Amino acid sequence: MEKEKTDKRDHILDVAERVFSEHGFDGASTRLISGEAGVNMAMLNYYFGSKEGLLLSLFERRTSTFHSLIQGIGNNENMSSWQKVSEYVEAYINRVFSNNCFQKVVHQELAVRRTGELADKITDMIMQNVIEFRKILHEGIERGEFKNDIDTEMVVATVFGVKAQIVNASHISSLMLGYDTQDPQNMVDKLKPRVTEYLKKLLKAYLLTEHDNAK
Amino acid sequence: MEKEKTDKRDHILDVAERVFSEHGFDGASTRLISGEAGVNMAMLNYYFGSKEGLLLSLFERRTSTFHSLIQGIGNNENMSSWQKVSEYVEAYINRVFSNNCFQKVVHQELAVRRTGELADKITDMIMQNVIEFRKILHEGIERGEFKNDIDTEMVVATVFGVKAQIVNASHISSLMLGYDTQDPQNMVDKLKPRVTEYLKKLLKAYLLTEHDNAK
DNA sequence: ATATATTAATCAATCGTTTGATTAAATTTG
DNA sequence: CAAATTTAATCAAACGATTGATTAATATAT
Repeated sequence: MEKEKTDKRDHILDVAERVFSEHGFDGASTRLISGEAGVNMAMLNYYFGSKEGLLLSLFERRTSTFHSLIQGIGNNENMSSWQKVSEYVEAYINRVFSNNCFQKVVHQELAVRRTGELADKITDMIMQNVIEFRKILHEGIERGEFKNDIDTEMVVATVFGVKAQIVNASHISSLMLGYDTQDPQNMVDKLKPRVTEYLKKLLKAYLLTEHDNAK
Repeated sequence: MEKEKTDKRDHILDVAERVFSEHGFDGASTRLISGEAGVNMAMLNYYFGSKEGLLLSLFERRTSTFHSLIQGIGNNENMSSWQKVSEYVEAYINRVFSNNCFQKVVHQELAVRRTGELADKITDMIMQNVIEFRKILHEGIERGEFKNDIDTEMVVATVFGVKAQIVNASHISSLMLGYDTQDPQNMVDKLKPRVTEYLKKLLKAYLLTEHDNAK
């Protein structure tokens, strides 16, 4: 009967992640979270100290196994800059689709004015991603592989923005695309490959020099 | 001394728009809103019935003078499809930058699961925009002006997404771009022209056929 | 038996909303 | 026009409900 060896603490984090993503931090009460998780309300404070502590723990769990993922791509010596961009997009979309509840929470926290430890943590997390991606783009310019008048910051914003529009505003994207973009089956079979392919084509058209592009 | 002829009701809406955009709907208390607006708390319910009614009134004010703006571009007979896209981007970015507080509120409401009249209103508002833009893109494909393998829905998501990433996640964009993207001066002088120019170049590279592109 | 985990009950604070009274403005009446 | 009456606007105070958090007691496990 030991169906799960996952800690109860982890179970709470899973549920909290989903509830936060659906109602937002302020909209999700501790009673709702504990109720959905099937645990006593006091357990939240027992494990995480406070509601904000719960949100903080939620972030720490995800960010712990994240850095090395992207880091490796940029430092690879045997790849062209375009290959790096392509790999980066692939890895980024992969990560987004593998835990989209967490992505929604991040997205919501970015949209409101917050201060404190958590806000700094989120900022750091995003900015490391930004810097790493931008480095690849600058390298591509120096190598002459990319056009030299590209707006690197905007390119970064494009990848993040398209992802946010599709994954985070799921109600709209479902109507736009004609199927439930929240359904896990659709996400893997239809949405994920479509977004990945589109982003690659889009960036290829914008980034590459005419010479490379015509090949 | 008649500095403002704006109704007090309108003043409350202005303040509420800002406070909602900063704290989110659930995070903004009626006490905070009424306090910032310098009016008694009961005035909110007197004018708008409820907190949700306030949010609703806020949306109705903005959507009333919105439809005709975009509508005219798509139906213009004397413009090429690319000109239409270009004009659309210009008009869209213009609108976004002219009332970015409202845009933030919309953005936040899209990110949480809500039901009821307001949710439907927001969905309608966005989808009308989506449909109108998509129509232009399809027309461009039929005319042979655009590539025939472009992903029209993703193109729409790109324009919306880039805007959201820059305007709504202002904390990140400020760090990325190196200046305060909330400062009205910067918005008009730097941010707005930069986003507009970038989106045009990006879409031009992706949409146009090689023939048109090489001109 | 000691430490850890879990519970029901309760806390003060804050939430959105309502109330009843008061003032200002507009309308009706004489 | 002036007095009387109605309507609209505004306020301080309080409402019940819900919030996040804490307690003290109990159960479980080592």
